Amino acid sequence: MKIGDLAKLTDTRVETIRYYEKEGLIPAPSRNSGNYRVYEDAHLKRLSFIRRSRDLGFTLEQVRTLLKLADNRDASCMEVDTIAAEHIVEIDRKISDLTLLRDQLVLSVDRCQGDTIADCKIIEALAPARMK
Amino acid sequence: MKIGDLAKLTDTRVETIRYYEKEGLIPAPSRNSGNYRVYEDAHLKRLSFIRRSRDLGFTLEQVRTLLKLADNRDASCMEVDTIAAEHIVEIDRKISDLTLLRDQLVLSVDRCQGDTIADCKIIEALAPARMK
DNA sequence: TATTGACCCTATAGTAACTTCAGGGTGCAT
DNA sequence: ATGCACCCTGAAGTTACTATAGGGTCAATA
Ligand SMILES: [Zn+2]
Ligand SMILES: [Zn+2]
Ligand SMILES: [Zn+2]
Ligand SMILES: [Zn+2]
Repeated sequence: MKIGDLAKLTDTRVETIRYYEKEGLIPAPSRNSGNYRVYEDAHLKRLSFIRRSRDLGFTLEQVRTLLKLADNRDASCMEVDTIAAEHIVEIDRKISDLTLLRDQLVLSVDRCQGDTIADCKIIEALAPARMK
Repeated sequence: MKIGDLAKLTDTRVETIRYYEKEGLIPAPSRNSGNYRVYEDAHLKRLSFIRRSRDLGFTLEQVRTLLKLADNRDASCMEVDTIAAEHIVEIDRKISDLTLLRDQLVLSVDRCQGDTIADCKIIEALAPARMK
């Protein structure tokens, strides 16, 4: 498998794969005669794991930890469970933050009549309300 | 007003204010004899606008645009309204993305019995499901 | 008066997770 | 032999700041 094939299979950009290699997240694959990277199935599995974790919002640092833990088949999964649980809390906070500011924006958009800047409720919502 | 005062009033770090100045978002203020920045009320207003916009999730580029538009008191606010409306759509998408992955995480955390890595449902949820 | 401490200055580098760019090879088909 | 898709490396750019190094200013205090 060449890097472009792996990229397609995992929906990842070629540059990102090289970046993961440089970061030590994926082992350096062997090379063919033309110095092209040649990947095996294990690389595909590992990259898939990384991408799925990233899609779920884990940081690369967390992915690094998860990969290490995942390699230890007989160990307890307690630490994994903790990381996931904490991450859910984090996501919940993000969602409620976003919901709050969404509501504030909707409020001002609804109040605007499409008049001039001087009367725009959106601009008003951005102006000096915050000085504490 | 010195930079520290402005920082406190707007809940902004001093370094951030200098950064905004370098980025051209805030006009360079005059200096006192000791080369300290001296701010006027107009600076406070402008910085408040910027911070409020950032709090609402607009990018600095959008803030730049909003500032320009806001200066034109007699112009129509149509463009402002459009930017805000688009931003709401963006936030909505972010919220639903986060909700989706939150649900996926909760599902796998719920299914995990705290056993070994080999049987962990969370690890399972991260493994090769994605290869398309 | 000398010194302390809080505050200010500039310039540069670091952060996360990539993406882009410059400048070049490889491999296959026409 | 030449075009084209694909590959290579190394360095710099991206966003919105934050941190660090190395140094001035100023008002109060010992
Ligand atoms: Zn997290
Ligand atoms: Zn309006
Ligand atoms: Zn937006
Ligand atoms: Zn588990």
